[in-house]
Amino acid sequence: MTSTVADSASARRVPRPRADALRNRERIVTAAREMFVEFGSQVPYDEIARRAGVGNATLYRNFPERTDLVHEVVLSLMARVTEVAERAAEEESDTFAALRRFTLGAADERVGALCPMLDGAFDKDHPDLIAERARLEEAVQGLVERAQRAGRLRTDVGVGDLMVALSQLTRPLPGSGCAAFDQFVRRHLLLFLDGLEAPARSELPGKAATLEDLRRDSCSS
Amino acid sequence: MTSTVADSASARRVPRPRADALRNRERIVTAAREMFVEFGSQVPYDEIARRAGVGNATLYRNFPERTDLVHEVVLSLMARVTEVAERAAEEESDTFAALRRFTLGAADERVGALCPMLDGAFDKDHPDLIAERARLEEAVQGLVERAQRAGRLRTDVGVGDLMVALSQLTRPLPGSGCAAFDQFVRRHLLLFLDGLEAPARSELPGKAATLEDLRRDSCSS
DNA sequence: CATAAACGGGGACCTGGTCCCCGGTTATTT
DNA sequence: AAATAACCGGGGACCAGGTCCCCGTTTATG
Repeated sequence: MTSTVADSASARRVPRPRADALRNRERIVTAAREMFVEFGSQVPYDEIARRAGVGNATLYRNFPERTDLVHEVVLSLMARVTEVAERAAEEESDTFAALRRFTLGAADERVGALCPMLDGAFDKDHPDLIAERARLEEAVQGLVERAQRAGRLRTDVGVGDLMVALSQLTRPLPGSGCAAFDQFVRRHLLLFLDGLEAPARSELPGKAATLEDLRRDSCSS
Repeated sequence: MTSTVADSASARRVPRPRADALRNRERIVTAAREMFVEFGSQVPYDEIARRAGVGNATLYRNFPERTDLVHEVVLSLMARVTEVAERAAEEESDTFAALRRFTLGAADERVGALCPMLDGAFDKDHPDLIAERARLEEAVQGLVERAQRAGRLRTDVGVGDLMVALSQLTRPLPGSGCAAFDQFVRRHLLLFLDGLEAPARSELPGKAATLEDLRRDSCSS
C-alpha cells in the first residue's frame, strides 16, 4: 500500500468518499430543503429520496437521524443567506437599497424554511449552528444599523421584525407549488419594505424586536 | 303523538335537537378552528374532541366526514371576518383607518387559517361557500375601493394583495403556540399597511392582484 | 318520573412511515 | 482493461398512530 491518497487526512482508513456519493449527498440536501419549505420537516423520508432521485437506502445511510438532515439543511441555508447579506452590504451603495436587495435575495433562498425547522427535535445548541448564526446575525444587524444611521430606515423596528416578517411572507401556501406565487411574494415584500422606510407613517405597539427576543419567544410554547 | 314541535320543519321525525347537542356542536367548531390554525386541517380527530371537551364519538357523530367539519369551520370563519369588514366600513369615518381596523380585526379572527384549508379534500364549489365568499369579497372590495378613491390607498395594489399578505403574516409558526407572537403580528401588519398607504414609495412588479387571480393560481398546482 | 336521545371512553382495525436486507451497478486502482 | 470494493436502489416486514365503532351511562325533555 503506497500512500498516494492519505496525504491530508488521518493516515489510512479514510480513502476519500466516492465522487457520486458526495453528489448524491448534495442532491439530498437540496431536495430536503425544498420539501421542508413546502411540507415541513416531518415530510416522509421516502418522499425526500424520491425527489432527490436516489433510493431511500442512500438517504438513510447518509442521515441515520432526521436531526442530522435538518441540521445540514439549516446550516446550508443560513450560509447562503449570510452570503446574500454580505454581498448586499458590499456592493450596494444606498443603505436602503442594500436592505431591499438582501430581503429579496433571502426570499429567493426560501428563508421561510427556517421557521418550520424549529418545530421538532433539532439540536439548537450545536457549535456549527451557533457559529453560522453569529455570522448571519452580524451581517443583517449591520445592514439594519447602517440604514438606520443613514436615516433611511425607521428606528422603531429591529432585525427580528425584519426576519420574522420575511419568513412569514415567503412561506409557501401548503397546497400550492404554484410558481406564479413568487410574483406575489415579491410585491408583498416590497410593500412591507415601503412600510419600513423612514419616516415612519404610524406608531407601532410594543418594542423593536431583536433576535434575542425571537429566540426567547420561540421556545416558550 | 300530538304535533307540538313539528311546526316549521317537515312534518314529524325532526323533533328539534337537544340543547346540549347544539352547544357541543358549537364547541367542536370553535376547537376545530383553533386546531386547524395551529396544526393544519389534518390534525387528528381525537385531539379536536379533547380540546372541545367532548368524547370523540360526539365528533364523529356530528361530522362523519372531515370535509363536513372543514366546511363548517371555513364558513363560520368567513362569516366572522365579513362581519368585521362590514362594521369597519360602517363605523370608521376615515377610509384608511377602516382598512386598518379590518386588517387587525381579521388577524384576531385568524384568517390565516383559511389558507391551510385549501390543501386537502374540501368542496370548493358548495353553494353556501360561494354565497358567503361573495359577501366577504363585496365587503373588502368596498373598503379597498373607497380608500383608493379617497386617495389614501395606493392604486397599484388589489384586494388579493391585501388578503394574501394578511393570511401569510397571521399564520402561526408551526412550533410555537406562543402568545407573545401576537404582538409581533400586529407590528408587522401595521408596517405592511404603512407600505400600502398612498403615495406609493416604490414601484411594484406585476399587476394588482384581484381575488380572481388568487382563485386561479391556488388551483394550478 | 319515564323515556329516548346524546354522551364518552376504551379497544380493534388499518393506513402509512420507517428502516433493513441483498442483488445489481459504478467509480477507483494497478 | 480487468479486478475490487464501495455504493446504490427497490421491495417488504415491522410498528406507531389515527380512525371508527360498540355499549354502558348520563341528561335533557314532556
